[in-house]
Amino acid sequence: MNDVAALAGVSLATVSRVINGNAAVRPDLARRVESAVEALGYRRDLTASTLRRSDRASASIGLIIEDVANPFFSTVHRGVEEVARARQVLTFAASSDEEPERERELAEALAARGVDGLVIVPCSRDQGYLLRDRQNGLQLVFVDRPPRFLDADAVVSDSAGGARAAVEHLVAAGHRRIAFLGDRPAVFTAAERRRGYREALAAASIEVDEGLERVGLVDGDAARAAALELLAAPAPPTALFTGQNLITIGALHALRERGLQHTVALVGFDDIVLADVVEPGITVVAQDPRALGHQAAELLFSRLDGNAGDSRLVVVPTTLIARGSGEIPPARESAPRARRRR
Amino acid sequence: MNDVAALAGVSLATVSRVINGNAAVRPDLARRVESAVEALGYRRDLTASTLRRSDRASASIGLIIEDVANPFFSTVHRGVEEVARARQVLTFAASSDEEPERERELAEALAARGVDGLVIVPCSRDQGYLLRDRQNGLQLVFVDRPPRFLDADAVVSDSAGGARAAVEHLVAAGHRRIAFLGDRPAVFTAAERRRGYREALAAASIEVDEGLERVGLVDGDAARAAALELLAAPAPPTALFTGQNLITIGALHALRERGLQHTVALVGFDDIVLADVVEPGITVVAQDPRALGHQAAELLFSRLDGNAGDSRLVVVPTTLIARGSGEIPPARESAPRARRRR
DNA sequence: CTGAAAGCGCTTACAG
DNA sequence: CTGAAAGCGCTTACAG
Repeated sequence: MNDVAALAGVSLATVSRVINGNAAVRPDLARRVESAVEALGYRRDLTASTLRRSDRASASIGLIIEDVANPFFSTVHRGVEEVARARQVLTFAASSDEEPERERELAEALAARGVDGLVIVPCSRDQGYLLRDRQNGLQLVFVDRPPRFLDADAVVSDSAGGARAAVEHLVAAGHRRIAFLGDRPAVFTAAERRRGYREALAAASIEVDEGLERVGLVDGDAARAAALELLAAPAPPTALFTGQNLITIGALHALRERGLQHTVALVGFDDIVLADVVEPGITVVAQDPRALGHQAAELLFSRLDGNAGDSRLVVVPTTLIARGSGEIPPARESAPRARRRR
Repeated sequence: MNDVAALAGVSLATVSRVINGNAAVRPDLARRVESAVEALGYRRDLTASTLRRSDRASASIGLIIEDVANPFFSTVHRGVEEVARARQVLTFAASSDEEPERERELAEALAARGVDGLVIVPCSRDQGYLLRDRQNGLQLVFVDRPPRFLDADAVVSDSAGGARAAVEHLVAAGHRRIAFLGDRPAVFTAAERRRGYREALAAASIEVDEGLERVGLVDGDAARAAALELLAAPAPPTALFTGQNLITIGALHALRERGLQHTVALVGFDDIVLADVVEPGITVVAQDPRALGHQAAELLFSRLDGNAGDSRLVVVPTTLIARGSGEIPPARESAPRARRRR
């Protein structure tokens, strides 16, 4: 910038004014500055600008999700990016891999890099560690799961409601032995989906059978193994309700391996690619991950714009999409051994 | 930092030395600084640090891909992130949406934010605009496609080789009317895959029939429409070779709609989720997007570490995975009208 | 080993 | 409208 000022024969302040376009500058001087910029190939250093300017805005935000390569979260990412893009804001994206320690390291590393705000899928037990950064002006919005021990905005799917809808759908098809395959109960969405599952069973006067619940499934392989075990049990479920995309995929593999994909019903939480091409089509409770990202980013920017109202919790509805797998009726019980009186 | 120095009763310089841990400081002073940091909840401003330090390293890089939500690119992203993470480097990620103007805007916006390097999936005709930034010390590595009009490192898949393998596989199954469905020819990988397709046809003495080539397919819908058109033609192809993941998915939808998934063979470039659950399983030429990301990031960091050798082009091999769809033999020609003499 | 001082590249009151 | 000067939060020669 010094070089530009020297070449244009003006002061540093004038160069800054021309580049920022926020103060009136005599047209001829402005032109001289512009041609000096051109001639020297000058690029403004935005970080230095941020450091000095009064609002300290860096035009960058951070996004912490479970895994940038998980289709659900990468679509949330896309949603955030689209809103940020409209404001010329760039996004740091990072994967916490569901590790609390890593979430915290990432949040602090992002704060240290001067981002204006953070959109976080929280996985730690307590986000209180962010208080300090918020006092330094960092804005926070949580997505997919609400924060804990911190009062902040959040955007989540209606997990319990979606799960109830899934189970009601299976009950309506005649099922009573419905298994639940879920992620670790410490994950908010996994807990909520199990809650919805149990509520729907209760509403249908079906007793909860903990033997039909498999939780702590962290990936597709774990889900496949759990599903194989359930299907091989003496009194196997006639339907599966799977708590998220990777679990659904794992369960599909298990069903295929046992040749049961046309026999055992399946409803998955999260829509997945090719769900309509597989046979039977996979009935899902679809979330709208892009909308989650959009709304989270909108909330963040409204805070950055100065909106200081109470924290908000936005709940995005889910949609049940029937494609076949969820409409399979219960198989005749194959010589069911009486495991429970009733 | 001033507050910390004041509370600890030391100079700014000493605080800086303790925090950076790169110079010896008397243990008692160090302890005083540490407790002051703790008491005040001090967080270092890394951007100010970057501005002043001699190497100007920001410990952040930028990644420009076609779409953060495309499974292929999001896995490349993951690969880059994993390598960056090991070095405590954070990654800005952004989608160019295959728009040259946007690629350029993003690259400049990232450079303005002081990133140490850029990993780019180039889509513009000419990356010469980056020369200026590179002279300012920005390191550049290209991934998925080589740069144009700029000498720089690149990591790409063996597109032509993979395409040849795909077509040879179909030829071996007896096919001679093999369609190619590809992205815009301006996209390097799309052009390379068509080249491989044509080379394999030539090697099998099959004349290229341009009526069997559909290019410029920018998404799944376009691919579906193109496939439907091909399948409805008077002399339809007996096999399809699809040039990337979204096109494969579009073609699958078309085959399903016509009930031809067990009749017309299909080999897709890129592996996709559930490819092994669909019936028939989808034969693909798998890339290794994570490895692409890993290698690109490794190359970038080696440059940042001072490696100044000649530009390198790393070619990552592809793997044909036979799952069923690619092994379907040609259907008896259904009253083929003679369209061409021969 | 420690501190006073200069300065990274920029913006912004403050005079003029 | 313009420029000289201070200063954002840091690091780093330079003396001591």
